[in-house]
Amino acid sequence: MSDTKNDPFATHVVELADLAKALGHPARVRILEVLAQTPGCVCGDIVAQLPLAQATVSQHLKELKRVDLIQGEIAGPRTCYCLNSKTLTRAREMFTNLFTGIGCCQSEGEVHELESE
Amino acid sequence: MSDTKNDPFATHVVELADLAKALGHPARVRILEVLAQTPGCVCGDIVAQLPLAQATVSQHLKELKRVDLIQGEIAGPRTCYCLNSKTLTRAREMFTNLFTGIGCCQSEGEVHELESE
DNA sequence: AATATTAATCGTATATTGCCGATTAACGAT
DNA sequence: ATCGTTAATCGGCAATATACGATTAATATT
Repeated sequence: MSDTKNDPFATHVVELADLAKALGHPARVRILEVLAQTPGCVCGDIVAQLPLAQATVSQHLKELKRVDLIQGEIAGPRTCYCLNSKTLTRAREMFTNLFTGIGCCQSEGEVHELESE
Repeated sequence: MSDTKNDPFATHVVELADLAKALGHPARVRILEVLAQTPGCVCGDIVAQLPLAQATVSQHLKELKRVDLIQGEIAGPRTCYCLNSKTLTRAREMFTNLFTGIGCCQSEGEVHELESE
């Protein structure tokens, strides 16, 4: 997808990058928030809360579905969207691992201490 | 009361999406890992550890610099790259907020009841 | 000054993304 | 069966992203 050759990146790197890519658009981040807030997670409701056309929102939903961050259940003529907590947990773990794993670079082996939040 | 059709995305959403976009390529995730592991964080060292040409790596470094996840310090003819712990911490907070903020949906496969209108 | 080295940038080609209007498919209701 | 509604997909276009070789700018060494 990214380069034409065999991609020689580790699987966890590819997986994390793919998840990040899916989160790499304001509309898609917003969609996740909307799905978390809205009891009825119907596509039309999402469209109504985004400044984008229905076709565009549908594409963003497709991208979120691709990485399994959301699921779509057909309910009559509508589609009810739902967060996938399993993938969300997986994503959270991967991002946490990344951030805690890379610490800081000041001097070799030394981990930068983080200010308390 | 806001008209969501005409309003732009909230700043925190844009900021998070922008960080995610910067992490949305295996090469850039890998660069962060390399910078965390490699004591001397010189550009050439990074290039040596990636399956990409120097010009391409330079572009990825530029993207990471754009969102301030890394810093480049000119050291003679070389450039010493360094993780920016401040932005990393900020990013970790934002991702954590996203994941914990949206919690989870229902159990997998289960669909919300539709509200009649 | 001349040369070697490093890394950013240029130029370019290709692929992907983002956006929308229009269309289609699926479904409920009449 | 027809109509209206919903949402996915199609077609097309512009913008962005990715990749690389070639070039340039900066510096260190000789």
